[in-house]
Amino acid sequence: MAELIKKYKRLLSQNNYKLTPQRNDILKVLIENKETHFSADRLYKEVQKINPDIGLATIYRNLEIFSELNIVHKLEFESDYKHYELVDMDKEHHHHLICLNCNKILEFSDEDLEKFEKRLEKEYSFLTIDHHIKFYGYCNECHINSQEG
Amino acid sequence: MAELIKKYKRLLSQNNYKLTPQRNDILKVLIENKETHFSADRLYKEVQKINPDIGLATIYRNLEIFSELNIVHKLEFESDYKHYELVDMDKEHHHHLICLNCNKILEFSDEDLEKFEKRLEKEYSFLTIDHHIKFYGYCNECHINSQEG
DNA sequence: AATAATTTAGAAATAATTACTATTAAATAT
DNA sequence: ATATTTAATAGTAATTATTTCTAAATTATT
Ligand SMILES: [Mn+2]
Ligand SMILES: [Mn+2]
Ligand SMILES: [Zn+2]
Ligand SMILES: [Zn+2]
Repeated sequence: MAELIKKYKRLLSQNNYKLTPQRNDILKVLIENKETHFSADRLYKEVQKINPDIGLATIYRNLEIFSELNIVHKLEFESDYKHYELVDMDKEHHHHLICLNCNKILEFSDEDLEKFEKRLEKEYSFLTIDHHIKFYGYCNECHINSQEG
Repeated sequence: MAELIKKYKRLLSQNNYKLTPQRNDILKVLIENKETHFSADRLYKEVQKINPDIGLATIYRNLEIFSELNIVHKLEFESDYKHYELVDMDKEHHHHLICLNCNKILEFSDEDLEKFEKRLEKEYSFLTIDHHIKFYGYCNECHINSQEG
């Protein structure tokens, strides 16, 4: 945790940003909730617990910066707000399966998609920078429980 | 065109919706611009050309209905508004390559992704209903033109 | 300590979408 | 055909996530 924060501090200052107390607090909450896909508002409320004076605009401003620096991923699910998750360096690049019933989010990594991406690049001479892949459907529990006979 | 409209009319009435003049005009514009990924507002302006009295709320209301009936696809690119495109029955299910420079949208069909999807379903016991796949990057022209030596 | 540059909190503005309301059009029954 | 019921519309108001603005506070620099 401490080392991780130092890493982020270095990354920030390399890009002429400072590690302010507010940024520190936001990062702390993100690190302690690696698995969570936060809305700006839920993150705001969580950070308020350790820093009651933080402003919502500060959350948005810094999520934007963190997103540029690839510290967080900005996710666009089919809701009317964005979600944010810490980029976990120990974990592979991953994508999401979103349950339409219970809203649970499963993750899968995409080694197979890499190949697909490579082929696409050739076929369309398209230089890929990023990709967003989402599957909507029903998770194990939800489609099992709906088979009530 | 005429037959296509009849098809939509049938589909609408099967779901207790009527083919109103407004719906007819919206569909007409969508059919005449198959390739276009409309914002609600651009569609509004286009429909106004043949029906100056149409209201923007009517556009939104019906895009929602058309989306339910799978007449249009609602697309969420990384912009702050949604895009809509007519579902072309003659074309395979497709996905998008979005150029970050010129905003051009290329399309690709996904027969290979089908296999991937099948495997995912098994691996996660996840029942897929829909999937959204987007690649962001630079199109042929844009990355060629940036190689100025 | 003085100066300059960043960053913040909080309020105000923005803008896409949705909800509301009174009116009109269409379908059905009489 | 006329009355009655229902669905759909235009136009406006409300909603809400996100952005922008501004004055004050913090941080870095001299
Ligand atoms: Mn995730
Ligand atoms: Mn398309
Ligand atoms: Zn579920
Ligand atoms: Zn391009």
